[in-house]
Amino acid sequence: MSLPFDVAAHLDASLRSIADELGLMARGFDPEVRVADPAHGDFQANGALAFAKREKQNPRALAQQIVDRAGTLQADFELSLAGPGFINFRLKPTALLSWLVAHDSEQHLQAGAARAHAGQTWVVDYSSPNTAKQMHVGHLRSAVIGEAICRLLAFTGATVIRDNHLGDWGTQFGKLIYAYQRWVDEAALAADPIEELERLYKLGQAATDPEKSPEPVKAAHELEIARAELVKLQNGDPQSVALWKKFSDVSLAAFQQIYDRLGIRFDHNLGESFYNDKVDRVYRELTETRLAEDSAGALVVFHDEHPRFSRNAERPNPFMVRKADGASGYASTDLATALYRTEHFRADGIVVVTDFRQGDHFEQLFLTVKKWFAAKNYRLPELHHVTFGAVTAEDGKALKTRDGGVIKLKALLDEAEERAYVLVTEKSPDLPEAERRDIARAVGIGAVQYADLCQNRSSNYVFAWDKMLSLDGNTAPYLLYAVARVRSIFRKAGLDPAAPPVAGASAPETPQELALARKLVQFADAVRLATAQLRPHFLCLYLFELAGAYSAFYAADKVIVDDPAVRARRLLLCHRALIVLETGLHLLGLRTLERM
RNA sequence: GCGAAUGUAGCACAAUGGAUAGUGUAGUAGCCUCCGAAGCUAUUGAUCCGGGUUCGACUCCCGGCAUUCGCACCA
Repeated sequence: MSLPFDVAAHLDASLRSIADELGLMARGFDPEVRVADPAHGDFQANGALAFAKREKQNPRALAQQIVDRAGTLQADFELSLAGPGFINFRLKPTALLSWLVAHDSEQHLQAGAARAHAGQTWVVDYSSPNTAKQMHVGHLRSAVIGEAICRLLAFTGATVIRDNHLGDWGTQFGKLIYAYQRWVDEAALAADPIEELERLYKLGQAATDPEKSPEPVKAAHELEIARAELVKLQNGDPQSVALWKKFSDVSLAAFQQIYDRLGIRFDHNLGESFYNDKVDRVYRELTETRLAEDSAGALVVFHDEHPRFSRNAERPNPFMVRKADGASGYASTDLATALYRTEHFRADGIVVVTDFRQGDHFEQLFLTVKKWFAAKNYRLPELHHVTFGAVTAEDGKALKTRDGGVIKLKALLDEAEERAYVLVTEKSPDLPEAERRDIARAVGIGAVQYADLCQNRSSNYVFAWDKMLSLDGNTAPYLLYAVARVRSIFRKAGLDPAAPPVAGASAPETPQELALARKLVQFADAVRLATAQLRPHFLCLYLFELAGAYSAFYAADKVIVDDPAVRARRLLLCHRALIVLETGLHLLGLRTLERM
């Protein structure tokens, strides 16, 4: 019998069964299986230590008892005891071979992984820019992290619904319509619509701001006019609605150009406007369940069990469901959104990917949703706010270019491709121009995506061109290069990488072969970790290490050799390294290359 | 004031309470007549401070310090 996809889970189940025979499970034994330092083995079980401590037993003796009963595992693993009671498991070369033989395609890897979220539906809300504004570098993280999370969830069996929760409603549209009617440059609007809308929005903003305007009285008057435009829009005035629709359409078209480059395609673009007619039910239900109350004319929710959201807090911070002027805010639309995703999409899980500054909002939102759904007896999905750190300039301040504007995402991606193109041309001058351009796209964009994904998302993030666009070290090009080198071997040998001649291959032998095989088997752990914590950097780390193991193998062990046994053995490793690297990179949202 | 996140080598990062804290970059010394040197091998260098819990702490708890951020009608 060959080893299953997730060897750690297999060990965990086996050890639980042994512990059960020993009567340990009833007393809360947990094997605590994890990937081990290669110096000790492939996996380790630490559970004996904590359990023995709790039960006042000798941990080493307990671990020995478990090992004594682990006869069935001896077929695949070398077991050993170490230190105070660690149980180490080292996969035998034959076991490595059986895993490699069984997992021979992206589909089979996926089949192995598709357990964690099988049968579940997850709605992922990410990117979510405001319409009528260009995306800047601050919008990158949500898009890139969100897409990777979507792919991880889908890979582990979920039906994923990608929802772009656009900021397409609110006070800014009154100002935009106001400015459009006065200053629109139709030629500019046709040439670069979003640029023109952004210009108009800034003009509208400036003309209606009494505090900053040199003529406060006039600005106050203009603000009234802009507000009247908003009221017209909200009341469904056909002309206003047509304008609003136009703004949304050109914005989405511009966003889609960015999304295409990042490999993102949303299933829905249900922005705030979509929930405009769904907030009344929120007001009604929160009022009738007595979760919401009047405070200074607004409808708010307090959470008295919470130190900061309690009405008794030093500076009360209520969840503002309806403003005193009767208008809805993002609390109400987000509540309506949570309900819609639960009822309409039948979501088992909802993930919202935004920066950490909205932490309080989502904490209040989730608290409110839990109470509201409980009171109405609605099914409650898993709710996750996936936060990430802010993108700042090198001085830690808000990000600006020299001329004062924010760096546009399009400009960043262009620069990334251009730098990659220079490098491709330098390294591979003989490739045709069109292919070099294509490679530069994959390398440049991939470098930007990977730079964002490879660090733990919760830290802040200092934007630096050179760091973002670095092409050395732990970067996308390093991983893509490893892929290209595997493919090059198959090309050189005249073999089809989709159907490698590896039947009858023997088990890995050299240190580099063994190290590579061991790394490949750990793919499941990387996927499990990244998915469980919704942190793609665990997968990045794994892929970087895998590429390293492959590169070391490549340098040490020649593949295309005369001895057919050695050749088949190494071709098997090459092929499995290829599919795991490509599967992993695709999970991160990167495109892989034949050559570069 | 209350709260959140972050603090690890010169710089940028990793470490699901586990064994000797890993990597990249920069530096140093090697490796292309041999499957792609965008690579490989070796090497220098670090847990903010003070307590505590634990067999074991970068990780958990308490108290400081520093940086960033959030706290009533913008989203």
